[in-house]
Amino acid sequence: MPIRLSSLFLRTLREDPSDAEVESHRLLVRAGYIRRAAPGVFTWLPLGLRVKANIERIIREEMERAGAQEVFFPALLPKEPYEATGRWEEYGDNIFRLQDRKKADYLLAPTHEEVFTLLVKDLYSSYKDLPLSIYQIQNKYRDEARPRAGLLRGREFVMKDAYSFDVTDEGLAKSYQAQRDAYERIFQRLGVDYVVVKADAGAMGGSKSEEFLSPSPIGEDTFVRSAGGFAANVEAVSFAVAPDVDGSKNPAPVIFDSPNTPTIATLVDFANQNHPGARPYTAADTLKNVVLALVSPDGKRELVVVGLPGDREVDQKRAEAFFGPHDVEAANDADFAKYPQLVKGYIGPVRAGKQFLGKDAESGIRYLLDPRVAKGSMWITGANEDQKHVFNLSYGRDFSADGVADIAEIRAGDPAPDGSGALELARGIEIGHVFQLGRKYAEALDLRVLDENGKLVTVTMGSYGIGVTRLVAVLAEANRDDAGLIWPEAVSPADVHIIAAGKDEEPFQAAEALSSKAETAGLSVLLDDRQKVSPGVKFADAELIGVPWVIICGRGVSEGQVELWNRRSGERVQVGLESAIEELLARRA
RNA sequence: CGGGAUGUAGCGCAACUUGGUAGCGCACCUGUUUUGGGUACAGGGGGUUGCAGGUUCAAAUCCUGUCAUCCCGACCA
Repeated sequence: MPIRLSSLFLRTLREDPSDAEVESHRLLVRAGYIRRAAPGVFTWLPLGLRVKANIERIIREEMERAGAQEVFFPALLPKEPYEATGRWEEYGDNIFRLQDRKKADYLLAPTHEEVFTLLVKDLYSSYKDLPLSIYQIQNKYRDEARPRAGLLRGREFVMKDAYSFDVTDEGLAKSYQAQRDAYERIFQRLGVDYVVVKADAGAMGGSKSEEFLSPSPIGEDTFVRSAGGFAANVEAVSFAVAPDVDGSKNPAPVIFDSPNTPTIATLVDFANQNHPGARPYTAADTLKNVVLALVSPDGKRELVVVGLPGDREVDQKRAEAFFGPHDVEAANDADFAKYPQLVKGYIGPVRAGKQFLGKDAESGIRYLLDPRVAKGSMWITGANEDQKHVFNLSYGRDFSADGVADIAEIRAGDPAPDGSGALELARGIEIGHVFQLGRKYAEALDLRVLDENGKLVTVTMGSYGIGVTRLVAVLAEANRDDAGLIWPEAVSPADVHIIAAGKDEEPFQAAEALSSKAETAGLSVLLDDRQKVSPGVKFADAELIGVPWVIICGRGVSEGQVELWNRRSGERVQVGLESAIEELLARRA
């Protein structure tokens, strides 16, 4: 049966909802796909539900093709499994917690690694049972500090999460690849633009991880890519240490009074005015030493100093990824009070000719260097005395470091780490993420099976997610114009939108007839059979709702003509009433 | 959590400065009209003005508190 607009539970809005900032949110609400129920929580109306169901259907088909079996866990779970892996605490305020009448703790699951692992442990105990891939499409809950952008970052959202279980690393690599391939097929079928980028495994632990990002200016993730094919989330880019340079002719270090030069800019000006070198100094000739506080998960605070070229800033996200699981904060006044030797604005690796920064040096503070700092390179940097800087300080000769910290911001034009060209930066929305988790969860929950020698071995796992409801928003965001949505054929709430325009009987009869014919041909139909609604309103609603093909039964019907309208291109052609469905089928992708 | 803004009909807004008991547009209902681009006209229903106190003869309006929502940032498998 067609969906009849005369009785469909739908009310389109002529005005924009005031709380919708991003276009996808605005249009999905205006066109009657979703309604906000609470911050970051949405109700799905019939049209929205159909789009969501179409996405889910494609995912199910491809999961099945990849050999994954569907299961369904509760969203409401007891805390115990999450305590076993430490995530009950780790998640902090980000999970919804609740208690039953006996005061037992529960949570609304933010993700399901634990219970999947436990279920496999319950049922399987032999290598013969593996490999296994299982998945579900489920609501997830996260108490986001700030939900935003409608469906893009909600507190309740639908996710497809799959998990693979293997005995060997090779098996895991294969399972991972199968999911990764499925993801490519899914996103291609959905018609969503995406890039696969190397990702930071982060809090999930594990070794290999890739993200599927849909490029969008409103994306929350920043990634880099090169013409030569390098692509990574900025958090996951790591640069090799710059090769040594010949420092044998470096002049000896010399300390100058440098009054009132607490910033890089003032220091560069001072150097060029008072101690000009062979060429003008730039910020890149200075070594900036940033004091960071690393806060471990159990709350312990440790200072670390990172030296990087003065023209670079620390990228907070890269720093968090690099130092994880520690949180990274700028050192505060209390930290400086504990280390009175640190002179703000004049910090450097060396004091009075002796190594000052470093675990085993005078200060006892760990000292790390940006990978761009090459052995043999010379720097202008702080002398650890108020209003004094040291020039010609040569790395390897005059000072050393405890290691590398690759946490500097990445700039457009920086060379890709694999030598594949200059990097460009772009923003994207994370629509999928694949992880090789390894044995972290299996170990924590003791998921072991007997191998062919009768020995217990720990299972290795992968975890694979797709943001289903987020995809609705991503697709809406990417497929629209000023008048409304324009769905890709694969997800549209209907295959064709048939409009009866006019007050006479004929257009309505023609629309009914075309509707049956379309359904016989296997097409789903949205039929605008509303009486006493002017054509203008019907056209405007059709544009807003965004079914990619529209057939208008109007004046021409008496001459046996209807109009076939391609919503995306705007093209409208007259076709015969009798052949309209054939014409449509021929033109559909 | 820091900064900013806003809470008045289903939605979008006005009235608040200068207190006098709530209005406009859309949507909805009735009638007439119109029917290829959100027709026109007439009539109508719908509100504890976020909540709680206070000031006052009188509070949407002034004061205090509180809650909520949105935006920017922080945070974010």
